Amino acid sequence: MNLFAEIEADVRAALATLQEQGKLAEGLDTSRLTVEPPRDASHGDMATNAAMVLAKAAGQNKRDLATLLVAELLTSERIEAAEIAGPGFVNLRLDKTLWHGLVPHILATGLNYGDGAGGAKVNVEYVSANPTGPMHVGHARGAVVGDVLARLLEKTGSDVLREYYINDAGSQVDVLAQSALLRMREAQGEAIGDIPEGLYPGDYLVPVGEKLATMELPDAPDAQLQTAKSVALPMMMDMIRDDLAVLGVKHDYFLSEQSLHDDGSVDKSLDELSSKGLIYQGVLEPPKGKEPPPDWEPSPQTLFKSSDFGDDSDRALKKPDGSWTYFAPDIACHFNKVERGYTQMIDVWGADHIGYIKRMQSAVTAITGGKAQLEVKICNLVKLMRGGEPVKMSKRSGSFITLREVVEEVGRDPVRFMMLTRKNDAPLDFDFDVVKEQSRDNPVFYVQYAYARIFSVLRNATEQGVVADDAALAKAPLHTLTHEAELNLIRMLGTYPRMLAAAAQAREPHRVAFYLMELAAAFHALWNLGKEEVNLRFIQEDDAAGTLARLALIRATALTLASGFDVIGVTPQDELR
RNA sequence: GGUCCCGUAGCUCAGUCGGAUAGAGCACCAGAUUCCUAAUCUGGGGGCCGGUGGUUCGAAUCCACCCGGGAUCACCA
Repeated sequence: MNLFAEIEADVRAALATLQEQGKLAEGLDTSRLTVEPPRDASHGDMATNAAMVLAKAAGQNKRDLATLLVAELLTSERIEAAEIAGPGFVNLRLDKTLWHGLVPHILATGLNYGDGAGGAKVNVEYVSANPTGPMHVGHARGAVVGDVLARLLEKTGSDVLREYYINDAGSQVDVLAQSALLRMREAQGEAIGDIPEGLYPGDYLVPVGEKLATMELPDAPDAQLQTAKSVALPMMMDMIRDDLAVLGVKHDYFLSEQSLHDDGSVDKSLDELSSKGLIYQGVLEPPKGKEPPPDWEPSPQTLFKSSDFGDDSDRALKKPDGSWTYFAPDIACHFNKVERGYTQMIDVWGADHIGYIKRMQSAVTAITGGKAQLEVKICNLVKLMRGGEPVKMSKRSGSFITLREVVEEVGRDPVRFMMLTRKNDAPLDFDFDVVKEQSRDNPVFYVQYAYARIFSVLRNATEQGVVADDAALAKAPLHTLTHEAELNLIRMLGTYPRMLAAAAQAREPHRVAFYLMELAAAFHALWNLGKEEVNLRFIQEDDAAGTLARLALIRATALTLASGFDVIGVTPQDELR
């Protein structure tokens, strides 16, 4: 139930009636019509811009049209008052029973409050980190943003597949295999000294080496490398899956790059583009904006005409020596998704891949003839802070901070929540000190506390002999909720479905976290009102009916919080210690 | 040089599809504990929404140009 959608329907119906009566021109474009909460609550419950949006095309005066609309809207039982304000807004005040009706609706739907339906199939690809080591903290943001985006889309009705593209074919995997073979010699008792430059130094390869040491290896170096790969890759992916599980992130589908080479998908993609005349042999310009590398020399290679689709230049599919570039299997990967029925694809990438967006979108548009589209969400850098200082990390030395370390130190839920406290494309400071604090400064705690506080009230009520189970709350006499602060909280609950729909459409999971903070603030404010005005406390000893109504309200608040927590993958706590 | 992102209060940031007097937290100042967890709340000061034009009934939001910050730019991952 989305009250805003319902009232918008009423407004549209009123406009239609005006048209039937010949008071309003037909065939108007109503796409810009909105019904939204006014910035200032004193303006009413909702406001519509209908008159302003339609007046010009209808050839009517804004205020005249607004007057007609007001008269028509007032015939509805649901609308208590309607008046013209400002430049031509129509401010609406809803019958209070409409707001009150929201509470039992939320009590009945629970975690499903705000669910949408009928969305499309969407493929969300995220993380897709190289299978060469554990997840580090930089991966955490993309993991959370992708996971919450997937949850948000599911919540609003889409059929979502969470995909992980395994880059198991590039030279980084050869390096992995070489590193593992070195660890194998170590496991066999050889003194290997420092790990040479260019190999992966991390301890996490020790178990891989130990496993290799127990095996019979072929003699040929190439064959040894293949064996090392086949052992190391699954172990790396298991480690990555475990790391992601620690964060509560799971994928439905893992697509191997190597498999795209093996089954001819890469060739097939190239053929597809070739048949559209978008492949040619050519020479690329030297890299701009910096000194060309000393070994730069122009040489012909296989190129894709991505500049036909808005990219800055054409892009290489094959290196001059004829081997594939990274771009080619990436195209195959997305073509593969399309062939599996996904015409809506969303990729979540790190900020270092910004320059890659256009060519990938160009390729998707080209290979599908525009039938499928790829959206790319960029996750900017995370800066770890401790004691007011940035935490140093060096991937080269292998001493980077792992995702697991961070989660083990501060907990899964705080990590998830903090990753959503900024727009995904803005840099984010992750401050260990703040995340572990129990105060207003810590948004995770603040929101959790609101939830726990509600349960504390409900426990207290029960102790005082109030029967506040679901059946009792469902029958609460909500008309006793008349105070502005109480109605404000209900209105806030009412915007939840609207917020979800907007966040999903904009692909902006952070809005859910911000909403939860606002809702928590509205609740804390009401709670504290009870200090100054004793008759606003939730539990009133001499007013059983009023108490029940307020408990119903805060129970609905808790359920809405829980629903939002569910979307961002955080577990609500009944009690904080 | 190209491309993308960013520029909003002293600091960190929200700002919904273009809506009314631009918001929150921190910091600062002044308050609220016999009472559902003061782990919280209330009030106050603080703004050229980077700049200039444009579109519009209306612009922090859209467009153009400029200024400042960041990322990225053969191949490589």
